[in-house]
Amino acid sequence: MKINQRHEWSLSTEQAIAIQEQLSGEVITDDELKPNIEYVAGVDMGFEENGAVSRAAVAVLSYPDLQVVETSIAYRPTAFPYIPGFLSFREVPAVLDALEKLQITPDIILCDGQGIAHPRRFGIACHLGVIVDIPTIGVAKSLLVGKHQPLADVKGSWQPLIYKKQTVGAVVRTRTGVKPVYVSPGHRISLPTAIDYALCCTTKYRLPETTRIADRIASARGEVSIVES
DNA sequence: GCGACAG
DNA sequence: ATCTTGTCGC
Repeated sequence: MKINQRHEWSLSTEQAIAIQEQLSGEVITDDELKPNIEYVAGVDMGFEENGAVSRAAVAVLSYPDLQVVETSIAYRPTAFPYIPGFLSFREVPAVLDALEKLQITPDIILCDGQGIAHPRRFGIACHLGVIVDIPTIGVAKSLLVGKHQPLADVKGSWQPLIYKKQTVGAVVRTRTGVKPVYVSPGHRISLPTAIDYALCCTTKYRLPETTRIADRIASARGEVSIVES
């Protein structure tokens, strides 16, 4: 797919904040999805050479049957450190490289990290979504900001995630008895719909299949194929 | 000033 | 994220 860059990536944190504040004004948290969703994608990031090289893997699955239809991997020098609140500046460049290689344009992208559940309402899912102009959902494994009420242990239960008196996402139990995930709108999607897709893309494990498949193909890079068991 | 802090 | 085996528990 074709990607239109919106800004430079070699930035100071001050410049990064300015970009977050500017682009956050473009985030849409209403449903602006295609009438019928055919493809959902997941991204996985990894680092090599002691963090000097970033690796992004994308998996595109059919929806709702969740079968892998395309994958891609991209590598590039890591140009930004990991700083809570600025994850997108470290990971998005390589993700864009991987997305650019795709033949299929995903209808929704599930990201590893927060959407609007962010100090400036502009987590990695928002940043990626605004740049590629595709609906995105943030599905994080841990909390960045916000508080919530106790969550029931049953799969499918959720509680709103509140930050500064506002609902910025939800804590969602994707598997009974397992640690919950944090779901928030990235771009062009509402919270209820984001929760819905996050759950529909999650079958047997805590994380969405999209993310898990991307992780699987990334780890299998350059290795001799092994018979599954 | 003192903690908290996605991956 | 990454370094890493076996082990505790449902």
